[in-house]
Amino acid sequence: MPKMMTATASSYGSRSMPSLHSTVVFLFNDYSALFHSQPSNSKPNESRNTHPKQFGVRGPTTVTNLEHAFNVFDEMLRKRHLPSVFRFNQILGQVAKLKHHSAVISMYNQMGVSGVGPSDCTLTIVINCFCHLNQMGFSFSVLGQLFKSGFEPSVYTFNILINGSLTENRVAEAAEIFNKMMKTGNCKPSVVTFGTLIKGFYRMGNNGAAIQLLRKMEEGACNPNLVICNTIIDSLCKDTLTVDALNLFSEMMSKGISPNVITYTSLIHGVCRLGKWKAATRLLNEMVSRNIFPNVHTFSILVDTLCKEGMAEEAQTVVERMIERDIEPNTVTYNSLMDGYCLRGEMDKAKKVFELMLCKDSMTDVRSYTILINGYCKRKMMDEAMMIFLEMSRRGLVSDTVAYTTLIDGFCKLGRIHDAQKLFSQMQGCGHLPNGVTFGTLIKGFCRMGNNNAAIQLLRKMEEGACNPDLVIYNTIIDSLCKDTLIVDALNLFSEMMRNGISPNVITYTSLIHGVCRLGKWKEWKEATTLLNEMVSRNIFPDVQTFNVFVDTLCKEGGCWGSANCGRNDD
DNA sequence: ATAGGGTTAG
Repeated sequence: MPKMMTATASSYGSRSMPSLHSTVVFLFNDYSALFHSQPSNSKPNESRNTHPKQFGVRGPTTVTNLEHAFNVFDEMLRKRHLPSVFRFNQILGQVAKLKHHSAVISMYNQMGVSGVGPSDCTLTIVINCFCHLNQMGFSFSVLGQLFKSGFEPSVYTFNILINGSLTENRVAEAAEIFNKMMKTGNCKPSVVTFGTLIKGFYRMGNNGAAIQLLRKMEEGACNPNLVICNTIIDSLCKDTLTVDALNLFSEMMSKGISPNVITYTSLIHGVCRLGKWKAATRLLNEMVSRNIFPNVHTFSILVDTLCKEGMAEEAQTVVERMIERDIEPNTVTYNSLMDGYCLRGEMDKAKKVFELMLCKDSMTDVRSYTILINGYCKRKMMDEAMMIFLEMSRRGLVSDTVAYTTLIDGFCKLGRIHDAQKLFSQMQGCGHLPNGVTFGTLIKGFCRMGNNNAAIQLLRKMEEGACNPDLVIYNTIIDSLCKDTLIVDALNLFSEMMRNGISPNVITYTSLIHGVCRLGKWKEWKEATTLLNEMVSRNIFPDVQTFNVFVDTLCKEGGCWGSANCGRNDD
């Protein structure tokens, strides 16, 4: 291991959850002066409006929401002398920033009808919106229009297209654009281009390509900056390659790139995911000693970590300290806290947090409702869960696939498969496509009822749609078939799964081993050990549950270990 | 161009 510039990598290994909590609290006590010295949020729009205005040219209209934007837009179209395209671009750009991408498209279409010719900037905004709507086909046809109108795409345009292509796994197209940029002289890839490619590679799970690109940058193609490093560090952390992330962190500092709050927040999240509380504590202390202050993102991660460890009460004290120090907890922070109470089954406390959020204006979102619904479902309180579900639409929030799936799971676990099916069709009626998890949940519901045929029917229905069954789905059905001692069917599905390019994991093999062991004959016992050898040869290693199956079987069979009976008797 | 929260399997 290369020598570390910081203490972080050496402290990587110890666990002490309560100490993480006390450090967080300690930070508030000892560094309160530092927290107060943080600059308050500047308001660029206000300052812009105070600038002297040129005669006859109004400053850009700032739109606050979609309704406002449409009002301004319609008013512009009604004018006898249509405003210039630049004023339209300002509105479209802001609506795009508010993430109302389809609204931008419809505005663009209206501009066409009213005879407002688009500029290159208009077309780039539209391309970006189609990318966000996962409609790259349209993005590319707008690009064609841009060429036809005699415009040149800018680095922005190319970066947007690369990002969109990678999001849709259209790697070849992204590579083509990148190569075109490398060749043509006037539009060289920028550091943003590299950042986009690196992020795309990580999202596709291609860490090697991302690191390669970083090295290429270092060779002189383009200097990596803090954002590039943050992107890679965060991706490594999400991949639980936290040691690599910490090494890159040291490397980056030795090259004179100073970390910021995003760097530390990613690293803290990374070590927290692995339960390395002591490393998290060190990082927190280290960042503050460098005058880098934890913000609402950082604290939200700490709140979430405490909650996931069952320390919701302690998380609540962190939230209280945040408020005291003017770091306003937001929807994400409260959602984490609420989930923490739900996890402990303390629904009254969870509901209290929820009501607190309702008091503060528009603080709840679909996730808040889903968390509470999930809490009630896990406690088998379906009436309460349904009440929250209905209240969500009363408040004008549209429940999404996850919310529906959560309720479906609740009903399935209580054996109320008809209620689950009703929701399953209802969600589709509302235009929410079931995803893999939804199918998996309902499939598990049928399996639980012993209805393997219905489960397999749903599997086929998934395949007909664009929704490919994943490992979880196959594992669910394989396990269910094994429980019904339908080993041949289970093994057939197992081969089918591998033909579809999905590799088994320890759960798949444990289900199959359990299945053959249940038959309880010597021949099957041999088959079980064959499966065990097979999984190990694939580098899949048995865990506690796998061994439990073997131990259980040996104990029931007696004899296999001679006179020893593992201290357990069935009779 | 970079960081935080909700649903499925032995």
